Amino acid sequence: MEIDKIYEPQTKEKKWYKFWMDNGHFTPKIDPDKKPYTILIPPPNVTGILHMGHVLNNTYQDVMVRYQRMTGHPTLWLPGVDHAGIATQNVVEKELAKEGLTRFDVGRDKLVERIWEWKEQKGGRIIEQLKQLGASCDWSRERYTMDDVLSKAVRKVFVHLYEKDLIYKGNYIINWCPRCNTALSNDEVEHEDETGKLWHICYPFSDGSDFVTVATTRPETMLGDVAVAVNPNDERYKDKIGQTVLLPFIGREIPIIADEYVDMTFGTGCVKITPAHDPNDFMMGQRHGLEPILVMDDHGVMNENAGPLFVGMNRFDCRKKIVEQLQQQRLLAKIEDHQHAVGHCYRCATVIEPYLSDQWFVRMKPLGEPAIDVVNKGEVKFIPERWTKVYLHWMENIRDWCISRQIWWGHRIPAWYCECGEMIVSEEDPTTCPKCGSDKLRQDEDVLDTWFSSWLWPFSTMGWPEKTEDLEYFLPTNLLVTAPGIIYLWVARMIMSTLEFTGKIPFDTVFLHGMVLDEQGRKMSKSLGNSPDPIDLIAIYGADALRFSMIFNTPRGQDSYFSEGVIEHGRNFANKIWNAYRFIMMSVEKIEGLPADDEIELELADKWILSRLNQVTKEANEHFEAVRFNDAAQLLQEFIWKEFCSWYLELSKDRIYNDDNPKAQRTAKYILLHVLEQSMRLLHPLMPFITEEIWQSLKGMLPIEEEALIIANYPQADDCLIDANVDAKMQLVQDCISCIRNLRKQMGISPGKMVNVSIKVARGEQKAIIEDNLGYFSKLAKVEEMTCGTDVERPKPSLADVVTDIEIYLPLTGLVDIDSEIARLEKQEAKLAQDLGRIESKLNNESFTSRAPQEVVDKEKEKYEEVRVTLEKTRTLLDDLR
RNA sequence: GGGUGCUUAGCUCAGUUGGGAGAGCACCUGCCUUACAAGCAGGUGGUCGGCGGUUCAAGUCCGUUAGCACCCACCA
Repeated sequence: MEIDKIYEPQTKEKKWYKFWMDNGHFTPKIDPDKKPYTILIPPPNVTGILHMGHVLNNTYQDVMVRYQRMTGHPTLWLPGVDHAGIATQNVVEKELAKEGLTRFDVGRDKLVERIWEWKEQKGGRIIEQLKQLGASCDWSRERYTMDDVLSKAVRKVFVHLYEKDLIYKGNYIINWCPRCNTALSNDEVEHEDETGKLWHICYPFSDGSDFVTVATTRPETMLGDVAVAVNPNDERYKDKIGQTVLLPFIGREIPIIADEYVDMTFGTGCVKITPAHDPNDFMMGQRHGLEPILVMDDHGVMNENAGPLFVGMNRFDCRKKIVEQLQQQRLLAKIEDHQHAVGHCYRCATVIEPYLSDQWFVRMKPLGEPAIDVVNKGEVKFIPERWTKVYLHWMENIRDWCISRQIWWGHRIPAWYCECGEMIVSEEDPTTCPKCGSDKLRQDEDVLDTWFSSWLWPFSTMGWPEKTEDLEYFLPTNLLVTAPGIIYLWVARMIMSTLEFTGKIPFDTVFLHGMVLDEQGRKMSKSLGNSPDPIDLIAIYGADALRFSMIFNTPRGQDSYFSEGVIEHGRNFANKIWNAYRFIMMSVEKIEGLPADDEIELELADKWILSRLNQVTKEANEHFEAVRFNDAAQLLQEFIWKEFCSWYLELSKDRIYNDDNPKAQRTAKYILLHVLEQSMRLLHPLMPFITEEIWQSLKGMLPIEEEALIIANYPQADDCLIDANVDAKMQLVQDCISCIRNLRKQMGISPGKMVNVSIKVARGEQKAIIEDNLGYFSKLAKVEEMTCGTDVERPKPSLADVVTDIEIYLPLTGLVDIDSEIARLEKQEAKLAQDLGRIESKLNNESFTSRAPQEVVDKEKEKYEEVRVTLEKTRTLLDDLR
């Protein structure tokens, strides 16, 4: 058989993905007797293309899904795509702009149509890319948040919450993005610390007698001021309360009011009140019955309320002009630098404007309580655990959720207005007004926040509100894998909605991973150009290499640094596996059949590799169960590369090449095939393609009935084969060999030269182990003759003549140099003896034993005993060595 | 202003209940040893951020301090 010398992933990966798809291996078979395992994909945006963050996120999910599938659970990885309201509309609006059009030119229906067209042609590219990564999602269940079923769920939920009075509509200050032209929820605003200015502005009293000074970071909003507030306890202004000042530029007479909210120590202790453009001012305005005045339109342009001087200017130009004008009129008392957090739109980074407008909200507090409970009770767990606190803190301070968006792409709010003024909220489109019977109904123009469909993901994807088999079987799901950035936006809300609408938790474990940064620790971004295209990487290195590297390189729950050097590691590992496979196939080709049961003769290396295989199997299972992916990756790499390839494979060669002993030959063949085959199973979740490729060509040579590795059983450890005694014996051999190699190197003996070695060991049993396995020394350390004993003479060191026989004196006690070990133990002995003496005298001291509490004395006695035992052990060991 | 996390070899990180400081990469040396030079073998390198405490014993527990990162927050 010809096997490539270098592993070529490209063709093989396509072949196996198709094989899995064609055989329906990604689709679980519902079996009521078995416990299902389910992961919901965090639906990528329909506009999205695969980036390194997705690679990490989806690799984690696929690893777990493949592991669980192999352990026998009917396993579902439910995929889908999010319609991403603002993001998608932005993309299509950009296309329109190229044609010189705006959305208003084409109109609502046409725009929505274009967005659907766009989706058909270009959307969901990321799905194809996930397939290249090896994602074993059940594509027959793929969902889109704008699917009919999901839309139905959205309406049902909306109406339900409305009827429970958990959805309300009203005029409040919300976060407004003047570029996207829509409201945003608090969680969609990203705050960034910036150095701004604090302008101190003089407002003269109406009678012209004097003035008060207010401080503001947004002077343009002064045009909408309706009052000036001071703290009622502030002595400076006590007598001013109730007086009025004249608002510059506008000439409006506004009162000085008293409100506890005002911080006397900040600025001048005087606050301008702009209820239409600041949330606090809005609340104060409500408390004092002040009418808000909007001075901007929805594009952030000053309106007629801003006065003739400023109308038509955008907010930032207006700010400049106001400051200029104030300076001219000598009303600007002071300008200070000021650090404050400025909100930006999470979609387009435009500075957010707090803005008074009519919006829909979800009352969150009542939904939050059960969601707090399930986390407190441990029914939903976070990994790493620390995120629990973050979640609970947010939930306990939860605020109402603004869900209406003034865009066109999304689920339109199921509310209609009749000309009679009646509002109808309904799952089905109403035809007539139930109050007046009119058919002149107008649906609310707004659409719902994208997250209003995402938060239903755990059950809307399974067909809710119908009572489907999926819903019954797969919910609650098990693992949610996502980044901490959307705990509030998504994770928390899914817990709330799923509890409210199904009475179940959505998932029992939330695994939160970090970000993928570049080598310099910067975020990957298009503008920096530091984000490699994963598809290119897959084309060059293969998906297995990419997957393994990402997992191997990423510490649990922390950010990781990616560079191409990282992925080379995975590529090299794949190649290593491939060559081990190549060696084994080439070696066993000529060897007929497998050994019969009574032919199997296991020697030390065989017993050892089986022991290690089972130990590793045990640990791999533990790592996957505990969601410790990188530990699993490290463990398996170490085992396959170091233990199996570097040690076992080398040691098997003598028997494999020796045709004179067919029994031993067949035994070695069997162990090689068996360990390789088991290793492929163990590694499959991490590197699915190469393992399937190798396993498929291997399985005919072993008694295996499973048809594909992807659905083969994950190995379970056989504890009987884990033998610490065997491990220790092998360890001794390995350490001796390393020692000899080290000394050879130090003495400059060429690698191929055979040498004679004398070894001094501490105990007779060690001598026996070495002498029983002289072949290993010959093979791996080029030892010709070995003299081994507890009393071997130290030969005269002769480095000069290294032509034929060299004797190496190798003082060993198990693993370490005897002399330095004795020195170390002597030091330890002295210290322990001293410690023991100190404790003893303390215990003999009457004033201590009589005065100290009994517990303390007992503790001291315990310690005495502990130190005494340690000292005894140390002395025994020392005697042994001397 | 609150909260969380991190600080161990040049880099990225392990280090489970306190008891002889580890891995990978990088670097140096020697090897094309018939699976693999994307490899093999050997090696250099650390006052475990600082200070203080508990303990016979601290990378590990406690306190404190510094630096970094992220999250939350309506002080104009």
